[in-house]
Amino acid sequence: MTLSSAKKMNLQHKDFYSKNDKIYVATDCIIFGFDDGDLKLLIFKRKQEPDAGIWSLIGSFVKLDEDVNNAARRVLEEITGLSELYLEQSKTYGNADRDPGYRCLSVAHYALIRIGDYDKKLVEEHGAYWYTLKDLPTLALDHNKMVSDALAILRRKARYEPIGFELLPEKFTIPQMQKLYEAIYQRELDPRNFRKKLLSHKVLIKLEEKDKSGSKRGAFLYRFDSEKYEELRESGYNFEI
Amino acid sequence: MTLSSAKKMNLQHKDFYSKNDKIYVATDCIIFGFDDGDLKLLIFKRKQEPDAGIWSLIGSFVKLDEDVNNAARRVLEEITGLSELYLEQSKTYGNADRDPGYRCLSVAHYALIRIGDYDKKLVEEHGAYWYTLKDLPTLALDHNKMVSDALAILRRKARYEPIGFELLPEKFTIPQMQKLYEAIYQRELDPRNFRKKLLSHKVLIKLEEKDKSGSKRGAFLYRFDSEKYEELRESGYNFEI
DNA sequence: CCAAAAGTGTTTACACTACACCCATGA
DNA sequence: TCATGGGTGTAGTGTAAACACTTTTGG
Repeated sequence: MTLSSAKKMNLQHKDFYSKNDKIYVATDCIIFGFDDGDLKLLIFKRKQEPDAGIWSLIGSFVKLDEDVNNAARRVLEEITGLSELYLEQSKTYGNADRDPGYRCLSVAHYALIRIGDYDKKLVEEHGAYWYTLKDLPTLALDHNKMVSDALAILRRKARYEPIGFELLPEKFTIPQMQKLYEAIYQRELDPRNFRKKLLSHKVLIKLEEKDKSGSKRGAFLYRFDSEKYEELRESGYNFEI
Repeated sequence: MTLSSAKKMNLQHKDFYSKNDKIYVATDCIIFGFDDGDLKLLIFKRKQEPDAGIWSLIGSFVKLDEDVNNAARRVLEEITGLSELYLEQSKTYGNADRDPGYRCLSVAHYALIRIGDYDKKLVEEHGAYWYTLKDLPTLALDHNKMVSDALAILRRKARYEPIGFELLPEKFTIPQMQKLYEAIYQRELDPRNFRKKLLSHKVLIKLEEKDKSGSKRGAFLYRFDSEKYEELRESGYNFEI
């Protein structure tokens, strides 16, 4: 422990637990992005032994004076340059033998980020790469399991909470959103039904502009009305798609 | 670290992470039970300083050579004498200042147990007590938050998985099950609709016997057909109530 | 015989599904 | 002008919700 850590924690007092074991605590981040019709994952080449050079999630040890979720935020900011992003704890991996490097517990977090909305230089400096989920390589340690668990959580969540907006640009079209959901659930959806249900929640603001990147005709852009959504949510409304 | 710990982990090799901080890791158990129409929680008087004597969840430190989920099982068995029970990880609490005793992370687990199905002596020896959820006292550290988080998870889960059976005796009546769901959701349910939906899954076996404790007429007892449920589940069926 | 809980069916509204065609535009 | 994706409406079906009375039996 560093001196500054001790000061921040105000650890003048006794360590009441000193007869027990201490363990390394890490956090690993499952970073989802969406681009080009595909759900992607940001991974990089592990620098730390053991398994250095292997594709891996991005993670870090938790410092003695650091909240676990802040450790995850720190990692994400270091890599992407983004300080405000959607981040949730997913699950904790605590088997004694999960890390051959030493006993180390990992509190996994998953993040949703808009691809292109981050500092590309930072990402490149870290040897990071956006992999399409479908052809993800074998990752270090138990990271593949972390990804599949997080994906299951994402799927469940996407059904009941408007997290899709975290993965699309601020202005997006209905067909884009549909493609996102199709990527998350790996199945096709009916465009009429999808549009109907999405708009039925009345939390989208239709803009004048069109996005012509997807077709000659162009599709109207929308914005998510987060104030209205918060209102609805507080009065017991349940987003569902 | 004890010698036996070192042997079990086979830690002949280098500690690759030695320049990082280590942290105490604990697990705390949110133990739900159901009795007398009420959802209850098993808590006890904390023995460890700080906060010794305060009502608290049951927990323990995780040993260096111990899986986190096994630590939770160990705690539950020590208290209740039950080795086989429904146990799930709920959430990890990792704020730097959450425990004034020292930096300590807690991986919370929740368990569902049938009240009366455990060794009462063991429980009494530990100064434990079944508290009705509604009038739960203030608990040590962040344990009240742990309880409310776990309750939220339980509610979500009860809707889509047949966890009700974990909280009732092996033989139970439909009205008992309804009371359980009413306790979980804190609202009244229509007995006709509830019965219809519950039986529609075809995973209950109606017995000849009646339970007369609840009324003069008596209610038929049922058993959960877990083999059939597993079959259904494997072929993609989704329990929902 | 009566209080108290168990058990039973039907109707209604709403939400989900399936499904096919026209529109706008750039090349 | 045509190829491409955007956008629209409706009928049918199944599921959830609302709702009231009869049955049983111990006291």
